[in-house]
Amino acid sequence: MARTQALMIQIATGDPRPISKQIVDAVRLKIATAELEPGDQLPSVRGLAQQLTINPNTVAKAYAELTGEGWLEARQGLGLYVATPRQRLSNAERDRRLDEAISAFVHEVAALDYPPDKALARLDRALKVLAPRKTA
Amino acid sequence: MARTQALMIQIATGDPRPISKQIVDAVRLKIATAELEPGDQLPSVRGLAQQLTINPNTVAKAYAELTGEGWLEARQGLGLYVATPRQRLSNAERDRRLDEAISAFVHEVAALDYPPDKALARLDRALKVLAPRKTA
DNA sequence: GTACTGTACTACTGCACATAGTACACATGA
DNA sequence: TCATGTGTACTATGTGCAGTAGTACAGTAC
Repeated sequence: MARTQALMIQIATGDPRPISKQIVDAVRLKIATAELEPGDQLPSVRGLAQQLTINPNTVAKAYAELTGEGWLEARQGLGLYVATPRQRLSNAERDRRLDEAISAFVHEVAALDYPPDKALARLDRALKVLAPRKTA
Repeated sequence: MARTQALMIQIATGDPRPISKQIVDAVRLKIATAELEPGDQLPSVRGLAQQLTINPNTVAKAYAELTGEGWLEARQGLGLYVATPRQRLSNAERDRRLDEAISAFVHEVAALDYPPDKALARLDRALKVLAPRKTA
């Protein structure tokens, strides 16, 4: 269902992540959860910047990263649209980055001295929001 | 088994994490995996700095964080030792930080478009290195 | 005393991030 | 044609953090 999205994004000042990364994560998650679908149009660079009261350059940077990764595609003079799914990274690169994410999570669980089985159970539930995507 | 540890730590220049955080993570993980046990002595600030060819201040900063979190205890003029396990954070704080870690992991899995069930399986195996600790 | 330990400062450099402002090419519609 | 809105590119500036460098002080052991 191609349509223009209001794209409700929350920017948290307390969030340790850079603003641009917060936007990137939010958009990617909305695509992964099928809240945004291929063909949907995103808010303009200047529009989203005004909505979030941040600098347009920051939004442009986030959009550029998403475009480079293949999540969005730009149509000059028109706007940005959610791209059709495709394989963006090699399997080796995906495995390597997942290893990093796993390592970071294990470190955090160790730091918190959190029971591993309980942490795993909570993560299991959290992963359920991700909708299966068919990759072209 | 209280003993002095050589503490083989690898500092990766390509690692996006700050050096001090790499040290903190490494020491915490060694304690979590029981490679370091309560009473074990750690290398001196200057000694480890020389071994890793980094600034002593960076090591001191890492040690200070570990001491503040309760993983180590300092004995003035003597050195730093692995502390006996104790509850360091409130349950609410632990839950909050685990939520953050879970959120970060879910974001990464979504970014990689990685099959959630496979990611969970790999994480399950990775968590097995953590030894159960009795918290005082 | 000497030689270790941890700890506490200040100063400086480099880098990432966000902001600010400007400019250009393209598409649309009046 | 012209105005408007779109993405994109570029330079400049300020801020905060990480890391380095150097110095100093207090406690412990021999």
